[in-house]
Amino acid sequence: MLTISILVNIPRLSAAKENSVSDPNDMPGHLARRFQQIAVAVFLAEVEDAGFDLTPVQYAALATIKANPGLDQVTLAGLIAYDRTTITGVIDRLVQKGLAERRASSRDRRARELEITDEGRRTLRRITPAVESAQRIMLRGLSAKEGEELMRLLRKAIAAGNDLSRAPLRESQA
Amino acid sequence: MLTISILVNIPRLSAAKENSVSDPNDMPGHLARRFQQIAVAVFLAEVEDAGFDLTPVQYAALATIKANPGLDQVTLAGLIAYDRTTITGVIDRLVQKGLAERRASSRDRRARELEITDEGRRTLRRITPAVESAQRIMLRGLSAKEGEELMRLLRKAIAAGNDLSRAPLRESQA
DNA sequence: TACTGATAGTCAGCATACTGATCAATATCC
DNA sequence: GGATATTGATCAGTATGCTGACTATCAGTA
Repeated sequence: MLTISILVNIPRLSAAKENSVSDPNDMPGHLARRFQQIAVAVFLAEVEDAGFDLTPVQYAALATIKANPGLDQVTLAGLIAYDRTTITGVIDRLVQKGLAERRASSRDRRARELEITDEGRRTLRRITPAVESAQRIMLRGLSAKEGEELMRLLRKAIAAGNDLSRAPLRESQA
Repeated sequence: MLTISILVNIPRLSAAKENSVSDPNDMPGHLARRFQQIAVAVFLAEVEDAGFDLTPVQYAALATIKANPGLDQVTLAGLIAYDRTTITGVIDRLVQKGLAERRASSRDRRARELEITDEGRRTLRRITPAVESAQRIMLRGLSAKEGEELMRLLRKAIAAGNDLSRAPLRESQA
């Protein structure tokens, strides 16, 4: 008896799906955010399980510094498509953790040359399995072929939209 | 003549691509971040061009409040897969802009019931073309079929990884 | 009814990310 | 050579997002 009135008062929370012309939850933008949210969580969990404390950006920056010793911050930002103002803080933390060094450039006194330290190299080497495991986990709902196709489509969409964000990818000029 | 020595001194910035076993720039996690970065930039640009000041989260929250009047913050967070601590700030700003209201719940004194205001409703209605335009733009590099396939794969990967982030999607219980 | 556990919301703290500004140094142009 | 523009780095300010903790409240139970 009481049960009836209670049931009647429950708001119909699924109304969005039926009423809205376009469900915000099914828009490309929302799917992009959600997938990235999961990707970051998986990355951090795998890396922490391996005994390290490194964020996705920090990993990308460190790997890029190792591959391009002595590069400056703007170039680094372009190579991994981050805003240069974000990179400032990321490098701060890599330096503070002893994984990278920031030196004044002799050629351009405005610029800082970035180097990876021995500990940074060691960290990078030992963290790789966790990073690769994370990539597998975030695609675990897809077959190998579907995973490849997802990556192909993302690459294509990203290439077409590269200049739409403040921090586009800048290919190296070598 | 001078040209020769200059060319020789240019660092080989593309070394990453050839040396690394796995290019960080081509990992699923990086592609996810990059696509989302573009999606957010496009959303904000389109919305601003239309004369509004609303972020993607704010839009999603407002649309969900409109579709589910009187819902509480935890339920809202679950419906759009955001952490409840993030939602606190988002609602703060929606309230401050006069687009939503936060009322004490009569049934549960811990909870806040959320309502959209008339101005919120008006904003939502007038902003819709910009939001939809943004979704098209972020997929502009893909054919219609490819866009559909990308969304299908994202949905599938997200469904499989739903519980891997702190803020999983919680379907309504209606 | 008192105890225990769970839940709604908030907060402090941290790390992305962005906009827009500033400063120092370099490039460019007349 | 000197004015002008550009560039590398940083900073202030704002908004996501997260972790972990805390308070107030509610729910279930002994």
